[in-house]
Amino acid sequence: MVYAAQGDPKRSMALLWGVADPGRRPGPKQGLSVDLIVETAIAVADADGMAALSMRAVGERLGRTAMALYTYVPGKNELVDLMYDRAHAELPVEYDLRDGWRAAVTARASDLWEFHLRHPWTLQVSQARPVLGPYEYTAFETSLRLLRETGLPAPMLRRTISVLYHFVRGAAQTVAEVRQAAAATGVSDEEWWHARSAVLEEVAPDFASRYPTLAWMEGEGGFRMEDETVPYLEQEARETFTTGLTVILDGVEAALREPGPAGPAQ
Amino acid sequence: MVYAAQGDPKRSMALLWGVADPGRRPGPKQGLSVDLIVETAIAVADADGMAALSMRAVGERLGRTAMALYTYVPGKNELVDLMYDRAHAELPVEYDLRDGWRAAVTARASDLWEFHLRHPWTLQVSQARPVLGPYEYTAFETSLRLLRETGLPAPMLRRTISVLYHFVRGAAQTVAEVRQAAAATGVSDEEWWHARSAVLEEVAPDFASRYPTLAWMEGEGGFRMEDETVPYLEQEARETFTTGLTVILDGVEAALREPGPAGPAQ
DNA sequence: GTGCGACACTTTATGCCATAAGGAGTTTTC
DNA sequence: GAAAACTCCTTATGGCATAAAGTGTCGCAC
Repeated sequence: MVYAAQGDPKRSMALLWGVADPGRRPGPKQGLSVDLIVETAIAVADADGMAALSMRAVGERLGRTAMALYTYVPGKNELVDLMYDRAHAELPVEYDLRDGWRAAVTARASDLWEFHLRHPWTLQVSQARPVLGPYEYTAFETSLRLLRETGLPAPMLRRTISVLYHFVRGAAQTVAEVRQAAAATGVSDEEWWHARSAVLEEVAPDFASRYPTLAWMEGEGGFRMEDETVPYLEQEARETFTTGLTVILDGVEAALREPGPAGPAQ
Repeated sequence: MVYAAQGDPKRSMALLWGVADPGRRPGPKQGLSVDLIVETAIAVADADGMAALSMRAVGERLGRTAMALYTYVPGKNELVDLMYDRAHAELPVEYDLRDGWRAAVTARASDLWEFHLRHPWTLQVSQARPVLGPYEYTAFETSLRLLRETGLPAPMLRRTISVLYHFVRGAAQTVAEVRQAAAATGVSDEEWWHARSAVLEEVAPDFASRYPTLAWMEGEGGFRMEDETVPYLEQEARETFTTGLTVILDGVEAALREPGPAGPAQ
């Protein structure tokens, strides 16, 4: 988990919002730019994961040392903030609302899901101190605009969007972690499970009586693979995403019909 | 994020399931034990967060060097696995089902929520390669047993429980991160937001026209604090937890009533 | 046209981290 | 009594962010 930068807010925000530096006079020309560094850092994180994102790795791709980056960016945390905001620029802004809010929100959730899978490292940026950049705001504005069509009152709307975000991020994180684990260890999900389950039988021979519901589920095909080419947990996560979205939106519709304790109450 | 151990599965599983080592003969007496180390490590992580969990920190609390721990535990990843499983031992197993599955599942979700807030570091253990320890299995078995009372077919049950887990973890993570950020930086949420929002106004004077829905929400009191003593985001997360649970369980009831595409379909 | 100061970038150093390797000392078994 | 096995320590090694100081380049004031 990467926490937000805690340095000078003025400097951070100026970088995020692209507030131009006044022209500079003396000194050698700048060989790099903040934009270039941010793009390169995103490429590193996309390819090798957040754990592989180091100042050195980014500098190396640009033919510089790690320290050279500090001329452009106050520190690594600020760089991650910039990456996070910049990445959000690629999310769509326009959605078709003619088929109603439910279709639009579903499309939006899918776009967010794919966004997080394209940039799995975004799931490791802490949400506690938001980045407050222009593109992150745009992305949130767009989601909010679609969901506002439900007619839910503002406080309920705020909570509902959080529920959806938690869910999408959580489901995407499972897929991201499965891929990351396979890439980092070089052991496929199948191999890993095969090795573990053999040992599990040795070490817990009374498994079925000790965990009857789990055993029942296994028997019922609750854990059946449907597509052998995709890691089991990734498959499960994809199904969970589709089903979960339906369940949550059904719940939202229920709240709209009968505004009970979950309804427009403050 | 901490990924699962990738060492010898036999050794890891034996430690997790407490398979006894045959008695040892020569050599000095062991001054520590795996249990003691795991307990100490949990204490460190509870107090100072996952980032502060180092072999040195744990060793120091026990009056040893970092390397001394390697006699008991193959490495840090295995230690985290043991911590994760051990912590789950404190989750309740018995729930009252007389008021129906919904009340029981709600109680269970609250217990999981509090568990994660008591041990925020559990949210940073990757779910991709599950730990496969006895207590983690017990915890999952218990959740599954309660939700099975809905009568949902196994595949749908599996997805539903994932939806709930993602949601609870996501909501708890927000609170955990808010607290962690405040503790790590020494800056309260209020101070942080105050500093940032001032700069935001300078840097984005057209905020209201650029993000109309966000501005509307602010005007509607969507972001109003209800309790000034609790950080805003923590408050929001708590409300989101309550409301979100209602929404999701409403969605589950809807799926039970009319098993459509989200229903018992394979 | 010269020199100074600002700047980009590098080298080096500090202090973390996990953990590999080897060594010292203790205890049990033969 | 000696050898083997064991615990724990010291000492690397190579990684990380980043502080501090050094090198060389460039633009402007004089």
